[in-house]
Amino acid sequence: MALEHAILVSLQERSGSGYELARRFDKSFAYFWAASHQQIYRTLKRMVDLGWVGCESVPQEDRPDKKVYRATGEGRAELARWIAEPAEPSAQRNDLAVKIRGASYGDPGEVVAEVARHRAHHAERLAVYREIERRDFPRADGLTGQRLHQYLVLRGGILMQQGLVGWCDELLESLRREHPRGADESGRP
Amino acid sequence: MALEHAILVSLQERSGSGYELARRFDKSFAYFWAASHQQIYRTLKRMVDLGWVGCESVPQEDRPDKKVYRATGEGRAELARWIAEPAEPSAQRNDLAVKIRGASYGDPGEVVAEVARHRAHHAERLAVYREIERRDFPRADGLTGQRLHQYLVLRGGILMQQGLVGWCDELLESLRREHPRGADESGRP
DNA sequence: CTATACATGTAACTAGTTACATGATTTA
DNA sequence: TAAATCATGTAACTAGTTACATGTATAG
Repeated sequence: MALEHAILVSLQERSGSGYELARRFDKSFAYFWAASHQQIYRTLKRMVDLGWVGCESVPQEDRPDKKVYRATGEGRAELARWIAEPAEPSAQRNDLAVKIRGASYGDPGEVVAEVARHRAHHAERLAVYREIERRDFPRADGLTGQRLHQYLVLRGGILMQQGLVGWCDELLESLRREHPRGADESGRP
Repeated sequence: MALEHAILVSLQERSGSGYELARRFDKSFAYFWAASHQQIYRTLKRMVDLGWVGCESVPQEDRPDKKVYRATGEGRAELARWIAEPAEPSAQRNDLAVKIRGASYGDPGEVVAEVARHRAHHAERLAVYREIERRDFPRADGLTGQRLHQYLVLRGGILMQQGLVGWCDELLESLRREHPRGADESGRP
């Protein structure tokens, strides 16, 4: 499992509360990972037990107290150990593939509509990621260290979304050729 | 969840035992899904309770009896319903991305070695999938029905592996430029 | 005599999702 | 006055992994 290690990476960059970590996840790991706040709170608790992070209560004016977590020496050692350890390439479970395989047993028009929805989703993701690339990394050549690593993960997100959009395009072309009336929403007679 | 529905697709194509389903999964859904036999047995049991599949014990000579499962009318209806229902694009959780983001906190040489391992894995998958494409689908133009759908899922696998190999290549180039000694195993002085 | 294929399962654990619960402050 | 943001959690459920358990037949 990598959630602990993703949290350790985030805490090495900057200490923070569970809530802050959940928001950072939405932004910075979101290309490849979504974690709910419940999961993060639970995992932080376990990590305290393991000695990987320390926790300090910070009283705030006007707001509920927050618990600030930071990585310990043990946590840093564990992260380094995990990074060096070989890991299985993660399997990409994909529901759309199951729907395609089963297309003969469903409504062809609905399948085309579903693929079109997924295409729109991936194209939108791709546009967002490309905008981040353009705005935050205009000169990628000179990058080093954490900035480079952030950029490289973003590149992974871009390449994956590109592949998915390309696949959806192939799917739409083939499925529409197979069932020309399927997703014709042009209104023509 | 799509495991039930993946099983329904497989059983529509051909009835079979839990064991056979597990093997078919390894072959035919493997581009996007891995399911262990334990998971399949457990899920089949639940599907019998739901009335989606029927089960018949077949005594065999020389071998343990097998239970042959087949999709019921209800199962076929459920599959059609699920195929038409919009689904969220599946998130692709990726441990390698976490390692890249955390590369500054680990051994750079180990990170490069890990990326190289993943590149080799994806390149091998890609070669296998391309060989299947060449051998089983030499003329993709005329395909229709289930053969077409099988081919389209294979195409998805190919595009994903291509994207991953491309990403690994970018990673290797950038990380090796950052740490030239990191993964030099050429033996040169 | 060892490994692989055939054939089915249980038990315990780990990970992830959904729903519920509370309560203050700021912005539209 | 409704929604969003800040802030933390519990409980129940669903899904997936790992380890264990049993037994036959065939191929090398």
